[in-house]
Amino acid sequence: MSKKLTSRAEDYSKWYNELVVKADLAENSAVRGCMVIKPYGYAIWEKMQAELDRMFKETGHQNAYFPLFVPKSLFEAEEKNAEGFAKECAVVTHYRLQNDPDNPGKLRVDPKAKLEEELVVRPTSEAIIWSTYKGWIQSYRDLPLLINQWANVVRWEMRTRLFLRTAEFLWQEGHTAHATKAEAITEAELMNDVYSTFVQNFMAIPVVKGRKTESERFAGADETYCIEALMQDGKALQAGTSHFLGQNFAKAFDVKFANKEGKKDYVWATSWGVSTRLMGALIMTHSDDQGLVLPPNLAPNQVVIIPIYKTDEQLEAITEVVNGVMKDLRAVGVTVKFDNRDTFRPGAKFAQHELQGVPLRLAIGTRDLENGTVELARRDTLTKEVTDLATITEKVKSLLTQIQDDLYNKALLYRDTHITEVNSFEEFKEVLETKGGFVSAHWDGTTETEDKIKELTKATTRCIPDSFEPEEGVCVFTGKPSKTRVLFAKAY
RNA sequence: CGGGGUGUAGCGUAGCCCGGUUAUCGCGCCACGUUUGGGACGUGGAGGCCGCAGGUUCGAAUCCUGCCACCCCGACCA
Repeated sequence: MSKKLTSRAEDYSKWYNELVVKADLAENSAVRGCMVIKPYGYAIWEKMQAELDRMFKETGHQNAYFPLFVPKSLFEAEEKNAEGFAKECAVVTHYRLQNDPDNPGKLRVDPKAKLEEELVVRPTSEAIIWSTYKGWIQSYRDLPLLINQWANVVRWEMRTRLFLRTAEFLWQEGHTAHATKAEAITEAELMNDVYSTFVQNFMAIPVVKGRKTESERFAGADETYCIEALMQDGKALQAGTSHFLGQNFAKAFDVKFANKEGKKDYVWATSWGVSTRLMGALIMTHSDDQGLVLPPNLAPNQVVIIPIYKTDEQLEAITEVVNGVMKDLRAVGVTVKFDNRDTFRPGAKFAQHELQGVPLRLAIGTRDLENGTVELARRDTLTKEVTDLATITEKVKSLLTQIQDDLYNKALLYRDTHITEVNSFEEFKEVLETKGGFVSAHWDGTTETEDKIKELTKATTRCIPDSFEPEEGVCVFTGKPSKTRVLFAKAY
């Protein structure tokens, strides 16, 4: 394995794959399209989970867990949802293996152990959850029902990429039930706001918040809210979605409640989710040709300390000082790791921690002990300075905040300079091909036009941003009247 | 599922067209020594059913047949 990472300019997609593997985040597994998330990658995911989980609970949700398998009859109940996912479902048809009489030492599926009803491995859990909700909801007093689950789902994708699209992925899916349409819409919007806040404030990734066009909606939804992020190669990435499901699932699974007047009505539903795909967004937003760049909020170790020494006595003296520094840093909530492995030289450690995106690096050598100093290096800017050891705790603390802000602002600047308004199809194509990013254009509102534009340019509508005011115009493709601009982009 | 390609040590590879000593090289790994403020160096060493099965041949990584897996390009996609 070569030491250098392929540069982004050379081959963006190769850069991404190498980075994921070399930074020890994940690797491909023996199972086609499925990845192994390695401890370092999983630690980052756990940080995301912890914060999201906190935010969900703060907004009144509770966690629960529903089965991996969905009986086919339940799965097909909501037609649009079933149709939308049918092409990518893994299906369990048997429940037993046996010794293969024709191949000693091999197993085969026992033909007699065929399931009477096939089980679909969940690509999403609306079906199993709504079939359960039917038993939980009788009265308006049972509402709202605000549930989230952390789970794995399987979508048999043709082409997969680590974190961005894998056959199995981890996610959370919220599924809520409400007495009124307005309340459900408010919930769907609220959760899209939660996602937007989380991704922007915690992950330092700017997003465009908006609604999907009809053709890009979740299968079975009446409205899909989303957050869209922009990667460094100019492609958009859907970072999270929140759906207003109307009464579609309530009707499919016959979930009714008695309102205060004693009248029966179907409940109103939402669902919302973010996945390990956010790891991909994280990587592609901040990282550079030296490797991963982690915002301090997501770094498993915010600070790494590297001793520089020749003799055991020197290491001992350094360790004593480092122990004090670590104690002080931990006291103010900073996570810190002392990399005192004697099997690697300092240069190798520098390179490794850079590759793994540790936000701050402290190097302490014998020289520093004499001078009361420490070398402080920032991962995001790759700058180094020698600073006073006595005030290092405050310095680190404020730098971590600074880095978090700087990363966001840098990404925001990139994003904002890559939203381009166009008023003709020529311009549309020109911008997509030369500059990339989001193209803000008038569109006649039809799926046919979206399809044609996609066919010609590979760009799809990403969303109708909340921030866009109604504006009279004409569709860049058909010239028909349009009431608002939408964002188009090539997407992951 | 259509078109193209590749399987050789943990990873990346040479050799294959044109069959012939002990299968090449680099990284990584192990041991010892010297090193340690930006990816150390030297010496020695371990590691291979050459994707699987069959065939041709005195002899197969190399030729033939079948199978399997993976990758790339399309249709699909959080």
